[in-house]
Amino acid sequence: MTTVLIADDQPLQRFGFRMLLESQDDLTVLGEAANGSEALRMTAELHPDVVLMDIRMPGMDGIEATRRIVATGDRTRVLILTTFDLDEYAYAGLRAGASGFLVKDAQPEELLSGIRSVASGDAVVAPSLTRRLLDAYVQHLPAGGGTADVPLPGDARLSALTEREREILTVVGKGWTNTEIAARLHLAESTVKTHVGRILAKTGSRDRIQAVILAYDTKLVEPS
Amino acid sequence: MTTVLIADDQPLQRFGFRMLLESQDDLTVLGEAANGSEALRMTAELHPDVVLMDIRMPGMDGIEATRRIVATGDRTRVLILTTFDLDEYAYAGLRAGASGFLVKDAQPEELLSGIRSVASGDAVVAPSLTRRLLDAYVQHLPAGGGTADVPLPGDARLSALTEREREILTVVGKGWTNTEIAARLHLAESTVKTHVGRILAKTGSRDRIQAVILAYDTKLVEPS
DNA sequence: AGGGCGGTGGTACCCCGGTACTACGGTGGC
DNA sequence: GCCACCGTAGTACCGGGGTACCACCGCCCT
Repeated sequence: MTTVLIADDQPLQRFGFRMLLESQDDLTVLGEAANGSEALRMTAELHPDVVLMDIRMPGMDGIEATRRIVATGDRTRVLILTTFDLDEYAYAGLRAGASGFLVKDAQPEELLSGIRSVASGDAVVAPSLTRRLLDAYVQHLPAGGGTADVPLPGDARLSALTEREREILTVVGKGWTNTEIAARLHLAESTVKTHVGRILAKTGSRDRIQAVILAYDTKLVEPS
Repeated sequence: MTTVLIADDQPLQRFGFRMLLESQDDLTVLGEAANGSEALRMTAELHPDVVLMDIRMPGMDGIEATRRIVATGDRTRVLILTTFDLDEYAYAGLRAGASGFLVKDAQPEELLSGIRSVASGDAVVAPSLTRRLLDAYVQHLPAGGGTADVPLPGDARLSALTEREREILTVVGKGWTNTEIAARLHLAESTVKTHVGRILAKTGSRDRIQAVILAYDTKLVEPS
């Protein structure tokens, strides 16, 4: 038995999906969510095998919800439904960790088999989207065209940082721990934490690892 | 009406495909080829809509044949059939310009709908392969500046690592958390931890931050 | 005199990362 | 046939990292 959560802001759409899914012996609809945060909450609560996720929803959208659901490490798989054939968000969904995406005007059988594939750990992509996906894939693989490397010492992402914060980010980029930073810069560890916390917030990094990467990417720290 | 050429070195296999295809009103088998060069010659002669291409064939293999067929600029699409679920040649086939690949143990309906999708210009990938494809895709995406594939960031500190460990280190270098690595590479988090632990031990890194820095310094990961 | 901002510091809490084990199937070498 | 190695997976534990919130000081600006 495969359990499914439906996340879509349109009630009528949800109804249609529910009817279709309930007509199958091996599928059960655990519930319906009208936006991303509901989907997130209900997923944490109900642990469905598959979340049928619409992208465009008020509040938290389907991409962010997907990212967070995947981040939980749960077995729950996310199958994204896009309205349009070409939906650039579909790629974002992919990067967010979705196990597949289908277009809403797909045949019912496609949707059902897609759900079953995803539930069993496979991934699915709508044929009409697969083409673009493959194109993007082969482009990115051997894409020798190195593009401009524009060093950008003053990267936009760093502009919000104060002088002190940039100093801290530099040593974070060198791999120093909070304790080491505190000792070598004669600060309290709590101060270091405050600084690092603000750096993460301002640069949109989720942890110091991302900050290290940012430091390298912006050439604030050079490879040795 | 969709015309198909079957390229496979096993007669029995060809027979099965032919029977299946001939049972459909909208599909016609134009001929059968037993190896890559035959497939190439017959394609130039018969101009089928789709070539059902096996990879492993004596003489010219399916990859090379695909490459040459695509190079002609004809409308002919190539649908690759792989025997094994994980067939690294599948990726090569993709890069060679194939419009899709399916595993041979797929359901007949899958094969038929795959042929029709390919004939109409879409692309198809077997669900069991899509998973790996997506993994490769998301891995290669952020790589952006794709450089020529000079492998082997020849650093002494990396020499002790196994191939798998180098893979893991690469994604660690991209800032993925253990949970994300587990999810996107289909591993248990404990496995990821084991790998990361061994990487840290072998490279003499005290934590993953040092490993990220190492990945950058050795150019295992390039700034984006 | 007041207010904003940057730098410093503190407390409390939770989760992820890292360590230390053990274990088991597959593969390749001897 | 056996053994080493690799990749996978599990449990248990602890410490550091990150967050939320608050607080004080010194500076500059109006």
